[in-house]
Amino acid sequence: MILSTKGRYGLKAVFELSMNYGLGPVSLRKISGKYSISESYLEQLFAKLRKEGYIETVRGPRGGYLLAMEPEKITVGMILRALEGDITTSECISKDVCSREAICATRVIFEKIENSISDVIDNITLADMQVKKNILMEETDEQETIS
Amino acid sequence: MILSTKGRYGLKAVFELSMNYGLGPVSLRKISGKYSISESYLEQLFAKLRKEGYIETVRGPRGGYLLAMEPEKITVGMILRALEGDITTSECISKDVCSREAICATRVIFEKIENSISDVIDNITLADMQVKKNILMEETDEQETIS
DNA sequence: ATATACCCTACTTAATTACTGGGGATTGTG
DNA sequence: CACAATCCCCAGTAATTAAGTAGGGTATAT
Repeated sequence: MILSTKGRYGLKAVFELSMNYGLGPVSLRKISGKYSISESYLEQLFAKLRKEGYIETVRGPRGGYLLAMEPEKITVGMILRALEGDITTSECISKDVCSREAICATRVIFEKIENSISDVIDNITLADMQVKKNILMEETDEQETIS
Repeated sequence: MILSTKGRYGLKAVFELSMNYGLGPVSLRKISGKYSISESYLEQLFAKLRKEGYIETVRGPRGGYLLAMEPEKITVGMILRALEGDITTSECISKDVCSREAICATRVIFEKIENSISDVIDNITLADMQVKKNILMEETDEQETIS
């Protein structure tokens, strides 16, 4: 499993905010309830996202969280990296061997993997996710729910 | 860090075998010494690869490990999956919500990530790695060792 | 005033990773 | 044939990370 619950829960939750963009704040309780995620755990994830400037908060009754910018401006990569840390595959096992061999054959592979992941996550915004979702839901409607 | 030492050590070690393809077995001690990997740990990784049929062993003095097939026939993906298990990004957080929503917007993302990783690792063989390495080493030779 | 929300830090539990150790089986070599 | 080199296998352990809990504090709409 490449992503931990941090990234998975976090992306779901942010997507939820994005679906409510422009409609005021959404409370932790609502989101954690909907996805059965521990409220306190999710709070910690949101704290990271807030520090990175992707979400904002409104305190007090009827308060909650909201996106700090348009869904078009936030990529999946921003969220995943904020929560999971940098998505790297490897550091060199032994710098010694690496420098002796001038170039590490395996490092090339790992860099390719990293780049292909970045290609995906940096090129999908929250807005894209919403579009994608709508398209897919129409498709399933037409076909009477496959799965 | 997406890959653990299992995949990283393992791929290095198998690559080492591939460089010795056709020249007889290579002992654990040599490989673990070269890369400063615990002999016993590497042994466990090799055990998995042997069970999957990628490497073979010769016991007794002058024995060791060797590829069970040509480097052209073994992909990076085979090795990484044997060692790390399936490279999946996620399971659904809550089946309930997923089915209620008909389709999970985040799942689409995770599948894309998985596919792009597979694209990379299933299309590089050990033989490719060797070629790549040679090309890169020539480049560095010409330029008087950059790093 | 008070209930509803976020804010923050520390602790705990569970799982996984990354080893370590040791006894056993095979086999080429002197 | 003895013996050292090598793989084989299983069990244990230490370290790290992930995942979740707990609780007291602050802001604010009503």
